Amino acid sequence: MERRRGAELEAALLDAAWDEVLESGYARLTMEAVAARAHTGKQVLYRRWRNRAELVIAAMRYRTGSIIDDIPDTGSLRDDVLEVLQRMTDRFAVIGPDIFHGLLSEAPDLDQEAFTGMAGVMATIVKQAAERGEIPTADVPERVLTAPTNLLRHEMLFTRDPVPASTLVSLVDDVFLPLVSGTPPRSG
Amino acid sequence: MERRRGAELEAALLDAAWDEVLESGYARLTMEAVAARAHTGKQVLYRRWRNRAELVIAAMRYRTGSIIDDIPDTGSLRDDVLEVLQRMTDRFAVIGPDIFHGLLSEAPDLDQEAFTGMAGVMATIVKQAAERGEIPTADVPERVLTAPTNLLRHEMLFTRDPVPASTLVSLVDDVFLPLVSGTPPRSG
DNA sequence: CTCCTTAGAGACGTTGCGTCTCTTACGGTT
DNA sequence: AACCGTAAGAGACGCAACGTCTCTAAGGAG
Repeated sequence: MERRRGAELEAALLDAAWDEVLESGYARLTMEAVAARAHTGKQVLYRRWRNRAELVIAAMRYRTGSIIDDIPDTGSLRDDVLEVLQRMTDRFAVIGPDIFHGLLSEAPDLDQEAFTGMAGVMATIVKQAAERGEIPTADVPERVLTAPTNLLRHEMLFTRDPVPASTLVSLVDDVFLPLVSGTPPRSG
Repeated sequence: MERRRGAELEAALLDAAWDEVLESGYARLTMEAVAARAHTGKQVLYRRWRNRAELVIAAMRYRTGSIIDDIPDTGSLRDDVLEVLQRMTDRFAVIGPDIFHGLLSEAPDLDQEAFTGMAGVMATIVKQAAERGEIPTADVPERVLTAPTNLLRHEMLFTRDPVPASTLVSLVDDVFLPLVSGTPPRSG
């Protein structure tokens, strides 16, 4: 019997975990099934990850990579933001709502990283736009900066259906652009 | 042995369920524990609710009531919105993050109601403000209308700590008011 | 007073967790 | 080339909680 080791084995485990997630969903995923699919024992899993949540998070990272790596620079603020939102949507389409929910309930600090990371991406995009003279200033409140991505994340969590492109457009045109372009009147 | 019936028994069951939720959290709540605390058998629970999620939702409704019943009317748009957000925050403080997460993962359509309900509340508040002449028009995009409550809900879901008052103020002053007061410049 | 619903109690089979144990393949060391 | 330690592959195990089922008897309806 060929016995797998190191990176090869690890990859097989993560592949098995992810396939299992896609097939059964997060809620119905069992460690037994993952082990069986990977043709190995449960101990091999528990030697690497302490529980279901950690395993699935690792599998997700392994399969889908990170969004915050490269920042769009199309020359248009509107298109840049739409691009970011589109990438989030695509990623979510792969992951699916129940996995999202399930992970959040068991591993609350997970998305903290991708969460705060998005603020940085948006800040860069806005800075680029300000340098092009597209908007008056890059000095935008954090709350405004994160509004589109946060609202999209909220949308993905609460509606079961895939988020349509029109929602992304609405987020940008009805909420984000009015807040950063021109000088939105302040109340206080 | 006194045997409880009808509303009295139901109330005892829901009380027991909620106390158990507060004590153990949603994830660690067991039907056995609820039954034991209510001094009854599991069958009495399963006769009324099909599973844990349904039971806890019922208990939550029973204990916390609804937010969308009465709509604030302080005479100031800013105060009205802050009041709504404050009520959401208070409610969440009672419920707690893990219950929120747990319920969402098992009963995804739950909050749909409170969710769409908030849009109506905000619409009324904005209409009141427009009639007072506080803002130019009550014709505000749905997306803008729901932005504050959705962003707050997002905040409650992703940060474990209680939401501070400053966040509510920021949501209103940095995002909502700029969008509804004056004529925010449109891009399309 | 009788009857019918259902409360209260707990046994039961099942599932999946996480731990433990055992054998044995493999890669590094001497 | 022989040896040895680590970890793979496999599965048994005890435990917890699920949801179902069964039984007895309380107490309201007639």
